[in-house]
Amino acid sequence: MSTDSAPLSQVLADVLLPLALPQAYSYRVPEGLTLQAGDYVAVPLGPRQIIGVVWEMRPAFPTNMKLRDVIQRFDMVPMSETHRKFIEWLANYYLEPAGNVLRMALRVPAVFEEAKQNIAYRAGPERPAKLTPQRQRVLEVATQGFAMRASELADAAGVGVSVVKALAKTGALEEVALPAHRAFREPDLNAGGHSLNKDQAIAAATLRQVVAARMHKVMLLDGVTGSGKTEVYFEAMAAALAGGKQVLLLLPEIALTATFIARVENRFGCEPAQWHSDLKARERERVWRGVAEGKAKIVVGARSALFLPWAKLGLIVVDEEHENAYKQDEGVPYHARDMAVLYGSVGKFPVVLSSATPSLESLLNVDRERYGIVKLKDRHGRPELPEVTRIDMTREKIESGTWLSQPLTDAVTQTLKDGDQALLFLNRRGFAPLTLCRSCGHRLHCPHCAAAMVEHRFKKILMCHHCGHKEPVPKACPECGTEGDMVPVGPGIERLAEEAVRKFPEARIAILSSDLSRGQMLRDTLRDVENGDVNLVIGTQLVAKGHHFPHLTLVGVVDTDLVLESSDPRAGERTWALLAQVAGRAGRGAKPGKAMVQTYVPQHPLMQALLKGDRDTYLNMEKVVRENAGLPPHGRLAALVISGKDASETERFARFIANAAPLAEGITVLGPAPAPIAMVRGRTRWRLLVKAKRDVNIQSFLREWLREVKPKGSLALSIDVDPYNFL
DNA sequence: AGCACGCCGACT
DNA sequence: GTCGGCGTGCTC
Repeated sequence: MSTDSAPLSQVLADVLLPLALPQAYSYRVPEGLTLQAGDYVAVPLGPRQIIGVVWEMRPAFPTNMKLRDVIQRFDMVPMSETHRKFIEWLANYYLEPAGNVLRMALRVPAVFEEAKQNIAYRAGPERPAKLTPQRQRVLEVATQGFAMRASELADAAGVGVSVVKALAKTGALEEVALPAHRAFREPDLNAGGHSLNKDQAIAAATLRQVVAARMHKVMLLDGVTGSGKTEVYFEAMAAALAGGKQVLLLLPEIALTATFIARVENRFGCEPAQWHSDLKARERERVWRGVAEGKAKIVVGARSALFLPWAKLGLIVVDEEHENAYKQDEGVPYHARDMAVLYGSVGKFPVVLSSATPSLESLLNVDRERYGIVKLKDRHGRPELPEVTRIDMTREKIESGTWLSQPLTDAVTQTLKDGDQALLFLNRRGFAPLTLCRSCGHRLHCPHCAAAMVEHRFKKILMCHHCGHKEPVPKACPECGTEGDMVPVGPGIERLAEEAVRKFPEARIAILSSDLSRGQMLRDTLRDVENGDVNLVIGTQLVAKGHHFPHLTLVGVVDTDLVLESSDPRAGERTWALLAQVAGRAGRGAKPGKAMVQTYVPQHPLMQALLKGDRDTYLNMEKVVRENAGLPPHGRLAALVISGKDASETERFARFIANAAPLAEGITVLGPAPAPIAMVRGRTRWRLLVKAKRDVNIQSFLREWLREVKPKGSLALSIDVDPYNFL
């Protein structure tokens, strides 16, 4: 070895830790340990030991810091450079410490724990000195078949586990290490190709070509429900798989149903890996490792699947790309669709966005020729939407405390009589959104938030939808003490269900609401709906998300106006997508469907467009409105929320931050104003909105501005780049 | 994220 | 006099 090269012991590893630290920390690499960028390592931090990722290797540098040693390297495929770059880019985009983003990629504790003993037994060379009848039987079973676990072997022989263990000691059985996890099967690209219609075939060929080019390119796959988008993007996936790449199919969590997984399985002849929040620890570990080792070729997952340690990702498909559920609001507030596109650009591979109601963002990118587009018409020649009827609620006489107009009630009755399935859609959880005292007018609101308490009658509680605070429903008014005068005001899904039970006593009803069923229970209910075991579905927006309800022929939208009233600039677009998706649930089976929409604003352009089934006119109008207001997708937004326990201190800090805003070309800072929900969890909230022209780098503006801003005490500042939910 | 350090209230 | 509340700051 030449004398001028640094001794190995002086090589340093910059390790990124899954903590909110501003940068990676440097550690010495002890003698005998060889590290490379991407390795997973354990390092000391203060009194603790933390698992992190070697971000880069570097020669020793002069420092008076006492550098500490890396403790160990984990025996795993290193995180790819692309994946590390992706994490870094995402962190920069959302002005988040890279460690916070890394944390999302390391949320698999089981991976770094000692592997559990997973031992099987087969017949060994020795004969036991004492051959009892029990031992005899165990050996018979063991000589016949494959290696089995102690418990399986004991079961098969009808003896206790101790017999097996004792035999193993004698050498009559020998231990075999089983693979820690069930292996992933190789997809069979020709397993179940559907015959595609002409439109589909053309679309599939286009996507295949894009994938084969192995370049970054975003394609919007735009086609109504029932046009066969899924089969088309399956072909894109097949093309990527044929090139030896891994494929990620992103879905909104709620759409990850057994039925959908079965479709993937039919097409590719093997069960895809799944990734969502209620996976068991062991399965989580299996998928994580499978992805890292490049063995899991197809992953169908919710947004967090982006952070799996991809080895050779070659395509991401984002289904239902318009879905707001892709935006994460807790922790690092990222948008999975946007980050899928970012990953594609970092990893130089194509991304397919699929939707029946594409977001304005994506449509604008098509207009600007940044994205390509592939359109699909309905394969049965049906119009985009089923026949939509509007029910003008300003003209309907309706008993107070009920929400179903006569025409809608009649239609449901008829549908049930015909043996078909109906869906009533109301985007409001709970029984009633407001409870007030008839005597004094007092409204029950959350003690910690500036929001009304929502009654949940099934659970017999009042709940705050912003902080989760719960309390019993009071018999007497807490303000004036009058008993029995508290009245629920307004509709909630439970109250609607009550009315439905009264009006349709013979119906088999399922209520689909995120707070009533989730996880497996929800999947089961969805299956009952798909099977037709249920004939009246009453649901919140959860029913709009890409489910296929073949028996459904009538959709009743109980109240559309709720979303339209919100302060969110995307309210119109969201309402459109929601209504179109909900209405689109109807008539996808053999029978045609229809949708009935109750509204108090029948003249609203959105209603007009919905009646005509005219998406493009409406969206174009919406585009113009946004353009004139400089709102997304024509301009960019960031929301700063300043919160704190003390009201006046919080306001002062918000004003201080606003005053510190530098002047910049193409950027306007609005506010501060009290946030739309001015108090959450006992913290006062003020909001600043940053509006930037599309071509302005809003991140560097924010970084420059907030560099010196340090919230003290209970004050906090959170930044939401590209906000979606205007809280 | 933890964990220690530090400065103010009610108690064995 | 201490025990302990959680605000503040640091960790290569």
